[in-house]
Amino acid sequence: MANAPVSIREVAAHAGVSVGTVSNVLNRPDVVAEHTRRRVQAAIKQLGFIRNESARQLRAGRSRTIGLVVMDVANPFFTDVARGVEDEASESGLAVILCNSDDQQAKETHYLELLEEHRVQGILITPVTGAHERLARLQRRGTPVVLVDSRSPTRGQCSVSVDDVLGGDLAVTHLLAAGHRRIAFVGGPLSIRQVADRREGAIRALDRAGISAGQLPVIETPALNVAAGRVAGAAIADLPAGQQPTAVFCANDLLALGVLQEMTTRRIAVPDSVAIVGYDDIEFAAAAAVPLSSVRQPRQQLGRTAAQLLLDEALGGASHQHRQVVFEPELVIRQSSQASPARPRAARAARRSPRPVAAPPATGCADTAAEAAG
Amino acid sequence: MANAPVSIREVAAHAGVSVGTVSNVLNRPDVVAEHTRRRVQAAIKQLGFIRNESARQLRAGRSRTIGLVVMDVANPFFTDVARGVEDEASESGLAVILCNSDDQQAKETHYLELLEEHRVQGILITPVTGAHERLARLQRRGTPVVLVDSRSPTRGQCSVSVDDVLGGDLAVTHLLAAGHRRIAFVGGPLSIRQVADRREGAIRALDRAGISAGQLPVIETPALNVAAGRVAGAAIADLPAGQQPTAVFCANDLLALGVLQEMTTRRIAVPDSVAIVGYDDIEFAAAAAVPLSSVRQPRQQLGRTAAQLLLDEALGGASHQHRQVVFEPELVIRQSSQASPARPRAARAARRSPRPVAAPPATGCADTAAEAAG
DNA sequence: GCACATGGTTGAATCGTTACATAACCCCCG
DNA sequence: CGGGGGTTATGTAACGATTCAACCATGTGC
Repeated sequence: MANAPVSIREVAAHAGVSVGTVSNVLNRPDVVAEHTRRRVQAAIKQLGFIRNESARQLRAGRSRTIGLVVMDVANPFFTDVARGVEDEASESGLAVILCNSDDQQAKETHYLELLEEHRVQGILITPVTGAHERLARLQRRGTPVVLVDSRSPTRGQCSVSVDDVLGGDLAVTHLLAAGHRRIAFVGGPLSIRQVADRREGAIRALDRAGISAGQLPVIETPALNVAAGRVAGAAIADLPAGQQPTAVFCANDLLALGVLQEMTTRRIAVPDSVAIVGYDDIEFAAAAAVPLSSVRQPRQQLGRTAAQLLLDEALGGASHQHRQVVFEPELVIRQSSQASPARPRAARAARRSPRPVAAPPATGCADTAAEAAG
Repeated sequence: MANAPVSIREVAAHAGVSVGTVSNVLNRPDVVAEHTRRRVQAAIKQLGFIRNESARQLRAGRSRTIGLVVMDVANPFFTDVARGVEDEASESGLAVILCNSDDQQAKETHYLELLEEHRVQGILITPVTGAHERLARLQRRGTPVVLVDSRSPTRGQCSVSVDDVLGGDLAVTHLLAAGHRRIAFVGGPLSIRQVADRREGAIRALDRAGISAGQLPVIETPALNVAAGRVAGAAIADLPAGQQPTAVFCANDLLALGVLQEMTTRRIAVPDSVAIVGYDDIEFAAAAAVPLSSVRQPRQQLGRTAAQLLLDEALGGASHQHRQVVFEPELVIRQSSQASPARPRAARAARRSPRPVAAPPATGCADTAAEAAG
């Protein structure tokens, strides 16, 4: 039976002091005398008083929350980013409001309005295409915005991203080195900047190898999830024999897992008939039917850094300098793109060395393991 | 250069009306005359007025948000639950504050306080052990609480759960039917109710088969993630030959994937040397090195239903009836527990039928696919 | 004995919005 | 012409916490 919540006023009455004093006990305990403080604290406990955040926020002008808008929480990549954000925010006593844009303008706009109405300290966002103008306005109106996994086109905004062009380059350079010449790209919608960049990197790698860009067939997917990957895999498998690629580079691991699943179902050998390289190196990439080569991004780090920049901007105030942080991706080579493995499932102790980046052991990546221990 | 946000007052002045009228335009547009409304709307647009949620909340006494406290967002099971919650909340114009308890009392308590201070409409929570008394108090103080993936011990609270004992029973019954007699259980901490229940279901199944409960060796893990699974897998592999189980039932899929990974690394054949059954049937179970048999839970449905119950309680008010919804889990059989597969990677078109529940095709589950299309 | 600092406490004003009682106005009926 | 009835618009009092100038004792120094 919800009894009315008790306010600071009643606490004051009960402790025989003024509301100002109660407020001081709450916010500046050091300025109130020992015995008064104790009396007030007793009253607080006895009445079960709970501060009203709305009232504090109204007074303060800003809420103690930050917004996080991602394309899809169901994607483990964003989950890890979210973890990083939440840990960081929590340390500053802030709550995180989580929003899924599903890469839809309408949903994104809806959530941005909601967050602005909430007067959040700031917004972390992986924007959909063409959102920049809107975000710039938001920022001008006073809500700090930090781009996550996306590079700010201007100097007037913080952003944390990973060099996706380099990532695509790494992946395809690796495939070329393994002798592949017909490489397909799976990803979409191409309107998503990350997807376009990764494809561009792939083309750059081909270019350098003297292969024309037209030589990169693109299977555009409607989304970046496993189901779309399966469909793409089927499309590849159904190509006439002459046009079949010998390697596939996927814009993310979910797609790669879908492609792999479809290949497995159709008994098309991976990597012997077709090699696969994914992107993100989510934890499940290493555990896949055929352990997946992938381009690793510092996911949790991405989230933490973004949150830090946001907090610096929101709390630090005038001294804040906008920064565009760009991380470098790292290629992790596993079985799905191994040139000609002796045995399909053998664990490989040593590796030939002339690879762009040394592949860590298949036991998974350090950051994930550390976090998992908690 | 953050210019001060504009208030309803300035809008009123600019449009030459009173604040009350502006408020009416915002909340009850039908009571204000056509041309006045237009004038006000023009002023709103021109000044870039954004409602202040804090002020509304203060007035209303409650915020337009709900809290979601899960054990770990990095676990795809909770991710899918969160998706369901968010979709449902969003339809009612509510925002979701996401919190990770990491199965730690301290963190849970911290977040519960934060949510209560925020005067959220209600809290959805997968509680850590022994939180019931605290949650009951919270509820008595006026914040509706709905338990997610956990059964309420009392009638005075809504809850949405899945019958974990039945799930454990299904898994082990299946393994027994496949001829396994030495079955190990991997999971922990055992203080987590879900883990304990699944183990209890396993024991029930053994019991029915006339096998004593002591016959279920338990490898207790410190957490429910892939890393812990790998450690458990190593522990199993290191057992003296005579004590090695022929099948392992894991308390969730992350553990199962870890165990599987370790077995693969050590070239222990799955399912031939050791069969594995997981729990949750996350999307990645089907894509694993050896497609994972698992006990499926209606993840997204769980979230949606919980959110619906919460909204009914929070908005419906007096007419609300507390309900304890219990879903039934469903066993999905894949290769990791197949008795003696003809070839390790073959896709099986038809299946022998006397299984508790018919396994759906390996193409994945419907709800996930549907959502993925968006 | 006076000015003045020190430490503690008070009370009112304030944040932006909503609800509600009241007023202004027009139209039509008696 | 006076007075209901309807439609619109107004002004103000909350909501609960924070802030800040003012105030009150005490004590200290000269």
